Amino acid sequence: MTLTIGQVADAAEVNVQTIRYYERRGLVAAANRTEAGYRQFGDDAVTRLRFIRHAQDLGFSLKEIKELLALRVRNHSECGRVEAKAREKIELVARRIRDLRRIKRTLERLAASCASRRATDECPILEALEDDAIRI
Amino acid sequence: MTLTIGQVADAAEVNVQTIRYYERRGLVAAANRTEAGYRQFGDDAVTRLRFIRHAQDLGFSLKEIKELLALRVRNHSECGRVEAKAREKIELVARRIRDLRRIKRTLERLAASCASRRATDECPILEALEDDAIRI
DNA sequence: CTTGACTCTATACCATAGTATAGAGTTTAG
DNA sequence: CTAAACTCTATACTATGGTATAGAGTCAAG
Repeated sequence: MTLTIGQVADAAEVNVQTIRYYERRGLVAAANRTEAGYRQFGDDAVTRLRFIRHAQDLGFSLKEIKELLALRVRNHSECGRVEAKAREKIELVARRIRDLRRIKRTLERLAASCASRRATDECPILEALEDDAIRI
Repeated sequence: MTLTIGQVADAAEVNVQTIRYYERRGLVAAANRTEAGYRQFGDDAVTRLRFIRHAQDLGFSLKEIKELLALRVRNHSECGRVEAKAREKIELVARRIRDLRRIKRTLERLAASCASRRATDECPILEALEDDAIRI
């Protein structure tokens, strides 16, 4: 029960070119070929594509996903190292959340400064952005 | 009191090529030239580069920064529209924070599932990522 | 048995925000 | 006056994650 690249693409809801691209990047195993050179996939290819999408949704890059997959192949899943990568990503996400919160506060402060401006003043947001004292 | 591109780059701590790139993209006014074709900048160029950096730090793309700058030029700062753009960005940042929090929770759940795994089990993180039921 | 749909490779292209390089000309310090 | 440092334009290249296209070959349905 083999699938063509188009059938896999439909099942996983990705582009045909994207599958070839993933194959080139080593995220999807190079499929067997028919005599005419057509790729022949199994169901596992669809599972793999789903894995990639879910990992992307969690903030992993294709490079990182490749590393995660390598941990599975080597030694029947080195779970501890997978967990470590997950925890690294958690730290990164936490940092990014903190950064965005600071950014949000600064933007709110700037937006509020517009309200207290007199009609003849320059735009306080634009003024503030020019100044190194802005400290985001 | 004119500055060469190199002096502006040093003062604003950006690359010389970056200034030329911004000029091409219309973020920095095309400078006057000497007879030999060298750009001549004023202090305002340094201020402008600082503006760009601060706005980038707040999450504005170069395209958006160009729009902000256009609001200044036209009609001596259309402050209301600047404020509107700031509030749009605040909304975007807030959404992004919510997304990242969901991602963080999912990652934490996955990492925790490693702790409760028995030695013979497959890595629960890798298993979960294959499953559409993951719901990030 | 032809036509349309599909697949193949290779290459180019999109956005984003730059950086690097080549090859030529200019300016400045010793 | 020469050599180093700087500037000029134009083009290519980086990373990221794909998408689009050209030109050729293959497969399936009517």
